[in-house]
Amino acid sequence: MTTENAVYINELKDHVGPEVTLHGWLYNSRASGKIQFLIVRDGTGLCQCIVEKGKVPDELFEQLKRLGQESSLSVTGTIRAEERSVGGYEMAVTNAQAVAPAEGYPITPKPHGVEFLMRHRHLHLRSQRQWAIGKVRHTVIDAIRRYFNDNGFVLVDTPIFTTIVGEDQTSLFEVDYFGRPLHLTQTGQLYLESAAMAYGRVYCFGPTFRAEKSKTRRHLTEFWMVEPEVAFIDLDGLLLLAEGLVSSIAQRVLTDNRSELQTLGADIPALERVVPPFHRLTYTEAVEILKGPKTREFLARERDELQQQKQQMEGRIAELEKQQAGQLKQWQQDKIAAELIDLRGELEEINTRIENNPKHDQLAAEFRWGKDLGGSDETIISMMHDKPVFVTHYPREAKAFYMKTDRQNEQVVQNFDLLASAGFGEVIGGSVREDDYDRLLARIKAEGLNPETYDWYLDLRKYGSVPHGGFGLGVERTVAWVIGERHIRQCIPFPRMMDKVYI
RNA sequence: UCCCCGAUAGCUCAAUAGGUAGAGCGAGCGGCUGUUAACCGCUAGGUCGUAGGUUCGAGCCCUACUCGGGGAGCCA
Repeated sequence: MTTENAVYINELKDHVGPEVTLHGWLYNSRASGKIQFLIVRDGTGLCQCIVEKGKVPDELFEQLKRLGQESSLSVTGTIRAEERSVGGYEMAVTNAQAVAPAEGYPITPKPHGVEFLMRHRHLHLRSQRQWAIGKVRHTVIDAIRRYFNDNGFVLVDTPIFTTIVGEDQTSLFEVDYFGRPLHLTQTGQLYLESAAMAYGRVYCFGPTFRAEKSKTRRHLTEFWMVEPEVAFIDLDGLLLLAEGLVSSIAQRVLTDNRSELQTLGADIPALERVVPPFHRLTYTEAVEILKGPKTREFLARERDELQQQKQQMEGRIAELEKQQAGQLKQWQQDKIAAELIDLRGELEEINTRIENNPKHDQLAAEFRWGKDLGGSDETIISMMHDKPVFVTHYPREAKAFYMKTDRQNEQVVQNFDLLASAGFGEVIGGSVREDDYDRLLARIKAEGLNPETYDWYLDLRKYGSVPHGGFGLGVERTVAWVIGERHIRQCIPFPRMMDKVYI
């Protein structure tokens, strides 16, 4: 192998002309008698490499023809612009060397099932879609760090083994820490509050663990969360910070990952709309909407649209089944069969949504003030808006002990959730923190928590307490929303779900 | 915890009324000078998830279990 004249595929436009070498893996190949098309991937992109008989030794030509998918190889040749090729450039090969031939690579360029791909996650990361998601995830994380670093925030790493309960006691992962029971962090927030009193503006970024019995497309037991915490800030200030963060993420992805967004079929115009100001609703207003005529109309319209789609799809399926019965060439039969499988899958999903629609309607209509918003309620609210929506001032009973009671209305706390658009639901939860010693102590006791464990946390209210607050943004949910991926498990390289850990 | 669906070749799926298992992809071989999930021909590849039951006969019907997917609830 030579690293001389080595180039990466994403910089081919700067290397048109002279002989260069690509190091990568064989993504796919097509061969005919005298010409071969090798699609090579090198981690930065795909490049079609043309091997013509007579322009390379016959022996090499034959060897390349037999090279299996995902064989590692180095190819040398000259780059030229070519519209017909992936990425707009291609290589005319003059020499090549197999680094390590691969045989029988399990993931073919054809459809596979979820379980199969999950069990082969270590290989699945190489495929186009997963690769593109990983690139977007990288940008999202970089945009987050950039935003805070550029705005005077100090990174503070909070512990993963913790003694405190930040969210819900029932969702703790307990670990045996040399005989002492500790648990994995659910949030760095309480530690971060103490750091905010040292630095003013801080953030932490790390994995978070929640043992919730939630088997849904929106939940992971291990996920990544960024949490800023700011001294001397009120609820309005937090909303500005959150919309600044989220819109800067959206804009960065738009500039850095346009081709990935296209590969993934993301809704780019929707992403372009993600600019401040976002919509703002109070919890009470949200409940009114859910119980009111707007929601009834919205759900009825959705029901009609779904019924229409269902009819169209059933019509198409019937048509294809009729065609299938006729005299057709084998490849036509196959094409029809493949389309049928697709359509049946989509139809099943539409049927589920039709089935859920009245349930969601009932849940929303019967919603009583005081409950937390359910998944379907969040979906309805976010579907009714064309960009993210803040919902503020939730009932105190439904929320965590550390949230600051609103002094104008003691029934609610000064908190907010940010609901992403298009039904993706909550991506941020945050609040102003209770800064009054007595009130905080009372809430800790009311929740049945042990005040001794929170001694140090209460200290923060003893020694120079200030109004402060922060929020947590879930990385995977943000990525899922940005790219329009329905299942969160695709947005982390090695997902951990409630009932499933593959590799 | 509950509800629904599924399990057939390495992968994705077929199998009409219960009558002895098929296709495509992948693999192997051959053909083709511009292919785009290429195409064409040939070959190999199966204890139909497991256990039991009904039947002359079970991939198909019944029961239990295991595993997977989707949804509900609960929650970020």
